[in-house]
Amino acid sequence: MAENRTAFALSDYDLAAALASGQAFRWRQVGDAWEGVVAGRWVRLRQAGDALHAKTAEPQTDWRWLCDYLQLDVNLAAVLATFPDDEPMRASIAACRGLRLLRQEPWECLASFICSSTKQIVQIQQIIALLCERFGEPLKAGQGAGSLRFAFPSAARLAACSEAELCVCKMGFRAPYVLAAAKSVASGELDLSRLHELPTGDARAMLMNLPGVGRKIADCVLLFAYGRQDAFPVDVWVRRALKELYFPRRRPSAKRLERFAGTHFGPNAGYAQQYLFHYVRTKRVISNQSDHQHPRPTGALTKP
DNA sequence: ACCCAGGGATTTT
DNA sequence: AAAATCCATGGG
Repeated sequence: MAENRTAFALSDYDLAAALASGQAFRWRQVGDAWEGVVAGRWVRLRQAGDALHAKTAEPQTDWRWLCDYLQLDVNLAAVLATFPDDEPMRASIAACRGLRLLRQEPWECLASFICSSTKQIVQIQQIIALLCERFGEPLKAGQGAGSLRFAFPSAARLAACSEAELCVCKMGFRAPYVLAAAKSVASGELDLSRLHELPTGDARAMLMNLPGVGRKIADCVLLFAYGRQDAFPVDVWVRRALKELYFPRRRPSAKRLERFAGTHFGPNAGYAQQYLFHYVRTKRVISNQSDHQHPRPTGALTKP
């Protein structure tokens, strides 16, 4: 029977945290629900306790695309059990109960994170929305609003754009990077589906071949699209978290920090990273009324 | 090691 | 109101 609604049982799952923790950029909160586009389908999700209600624009016979995206079958307790048992991790777990990693489509994830460099999450969402409105295929049935009426644009479609056309989407200096990635994927030079079969290190090297893709963006794609839970993207926030939580009152060298990040967090390091990321970000927003723990001005180093 | 590449949200003055 | 800072960075 094809229905456009269904429900799933959740356990240890915080839908809002998963959708709004900077992994994916197309989700909008509408009342107590979340609307987005997954695998070319508009969908509205609503969590009510341990029930997840889903509604699509068109009837579905098979909901695997959604179960897979939300990683409903992952046993979170088993993942958390592999985290190091230290105070920062315990605090992160306590603050982010039910936080999950999603499993995104590789091309959307790659293009999105190329756009993410030195952008704040709100701005990344704006770029992606513009990109979808301008170049995405219109979805059937008019359930969505704004950019949610469109699919994420294919690599082939973006490969046919000029740099200037992409710049209209406020990408700035990232436009040539997105274009190069689109051309590489569209031409088959980079086969994203083949990365599934490669060891993490080899897959990372393939991604880092693209201009504009360094270690951090490659690791985001490996973690969020390919399920490589050992990939450990280190951005401004995670670096901050590592310094403040694990090296307070010290000044770890970049080398030291890198080694620590690569060895301390175990086989699901990437999952742990998401907990640290979400923990420090939500902590800042809530407690900015009396936060003079580290008033150290960042640009205060005097000339030699 | 530095410096630069959009630009808008957020914070500071 | 205006200015400065910041941002899921990478390249030269």
